[in-house]
Amino acid sequence: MKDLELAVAQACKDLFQTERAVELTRPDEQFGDYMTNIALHLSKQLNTNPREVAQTIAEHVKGQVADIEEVSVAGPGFINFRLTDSALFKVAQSHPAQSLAGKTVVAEYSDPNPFKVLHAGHLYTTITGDAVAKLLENAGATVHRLNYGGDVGLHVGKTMWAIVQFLGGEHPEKLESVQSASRLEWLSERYVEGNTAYEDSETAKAEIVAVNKRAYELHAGNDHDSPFAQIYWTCRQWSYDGFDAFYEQLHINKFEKYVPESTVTQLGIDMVQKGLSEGVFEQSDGAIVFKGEPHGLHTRVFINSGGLPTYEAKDLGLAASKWQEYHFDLSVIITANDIVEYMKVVLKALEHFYPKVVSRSKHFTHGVIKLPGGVKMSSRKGNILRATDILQAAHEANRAASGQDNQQTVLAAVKYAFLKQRIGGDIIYDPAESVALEGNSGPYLQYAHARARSILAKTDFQDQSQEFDHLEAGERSLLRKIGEYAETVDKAVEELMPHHICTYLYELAQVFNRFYEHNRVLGDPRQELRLHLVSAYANTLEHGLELLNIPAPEHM
RNA sequence: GUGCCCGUAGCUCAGCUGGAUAGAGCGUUGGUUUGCGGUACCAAAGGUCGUAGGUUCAAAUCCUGUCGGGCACACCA
Repeated sequence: MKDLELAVAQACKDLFQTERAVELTRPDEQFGDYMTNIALHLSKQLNTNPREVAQTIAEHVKGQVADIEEVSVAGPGFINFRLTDSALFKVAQSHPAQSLAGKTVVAEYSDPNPFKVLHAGHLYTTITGDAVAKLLENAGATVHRLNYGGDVGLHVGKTMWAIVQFLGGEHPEKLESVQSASRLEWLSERYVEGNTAYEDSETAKAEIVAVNKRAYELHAGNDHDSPFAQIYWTCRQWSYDGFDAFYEQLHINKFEKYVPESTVTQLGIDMVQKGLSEGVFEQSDGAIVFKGEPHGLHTRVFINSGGLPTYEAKDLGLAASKWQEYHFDLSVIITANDIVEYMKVVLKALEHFYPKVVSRSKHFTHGVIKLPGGVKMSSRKGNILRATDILQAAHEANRAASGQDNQQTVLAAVKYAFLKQRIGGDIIYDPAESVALEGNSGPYLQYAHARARSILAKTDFQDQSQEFDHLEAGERSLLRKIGEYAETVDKAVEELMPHHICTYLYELAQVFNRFYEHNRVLGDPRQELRLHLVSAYANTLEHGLELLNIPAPEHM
């Protein structure tokens, strides 16, 4: 309702000689379709009664905008506007803004490490990142989905060490005995062994550190032939294949590519060396560190005393390589929130090299997945909750609730359960609640969609132009709610918060169910108009679910 | 100890660029129902928005203190 905003702004100018941007909000339905509190702000400045100001503006605007049926003043000085039915219909037809048209965005999320297990947090980041990327895309941006992961680093040393132990030496040919379906599982078991040995045995620890170093050397020397290298490359591929299968199962958008840490390591090292000579980094106890204290941050090691780059250095390399490849307008990074402080230090160091990259980067963080009862699902050892555990719990809950195991229902349940909450805090995931067909759940929305589709399927409904006038209350409420879709998506894009869409879709479904309960569609004299409403509703719901990458089947 | 994040109904969460009686789901209690998929609808009970101050015409929302919880703070990622 740009017209209305401008008309009100013009009124303020004409009446009070004041230039002010007017923002309309959605009041409670009983008050109207749009509202502005401009009079409350003006009254302060004019030193007059806010209701009088509101009244004056209301009188002035009345009749000036064709789409407005009624202007009223209420409360301390709110001005409420009620649209004509045909204007409401126009609003319902509007599409989300293409606010990012022509922009290039790099979205990095999921980030599982090869040689390690996919845990519950990865599942959450993956689903969230996918939804955020989709939002950006829907707003017109070209999105490059990147998946970064540690194919070098201490965890690789741990796993590789345990693999060699398991194989009884560096015998790549013995890897054939591992079943292809259980490779990811097998690797994560080796990681746990390696990690345990690292903590329990000084001898093993020294060996693991040495293995870790060999993994770096293998990349530096481009070694694909030595037995050790053969084991490494084979197992790294197993990891990526396993991740691919996992993503496929989740029905998310494909990643453009994996960015293994090893490919940005040298770049990162070079940057640190350069920064060292330029005084950005300094030597300290044999390591190269960045002092964060002058910036209110803390000191972090970028290259350790063994000469190996830490995650910090590699992250510098990653940022540089993203920039060199994409020259993005925006870089979104989604991770768990335990690294917020860490990331601030890295970005502060990066500022020295690429200030523009830092200003265009947005680090998004989310919380931890917990079970009902407050049990935390994250831990160092083998008792972590894996991504597959969550999915399995959802399948079991679905089977228990419905007697059948429907992949689409489970996907909707898990995705919606994760997405409906604002990104940031911890999530308490309740499998039973997520698959329930009652309440604020993914399956509820799927059902709400299928139900509307089934009505349409019973007729030869054609989506032709239709005059929306003299709507009854229930019809009008539904149309009004449908009209909020575009602005809801805009808000979600602006904040990069998909949960706004979830909240909206659920409210939309509730409004529809209310309408459906009290208004007959088929066989009613108002059938044609109501079919249009049902169709518009189903399309909106479907589009919203599609934005969240949640399937919206016609039948359930 | 220092820094960052969080604290809204019994439970799980919206609302937080300040605005009209603080919203929803689950659970609880009570209704509707031979009707397009009742997996619904209607209604009730349930909240000093951790707490104490401050700013403001107006504070769950902004500021400060305080209590409680989480995370991070040099060679892991």
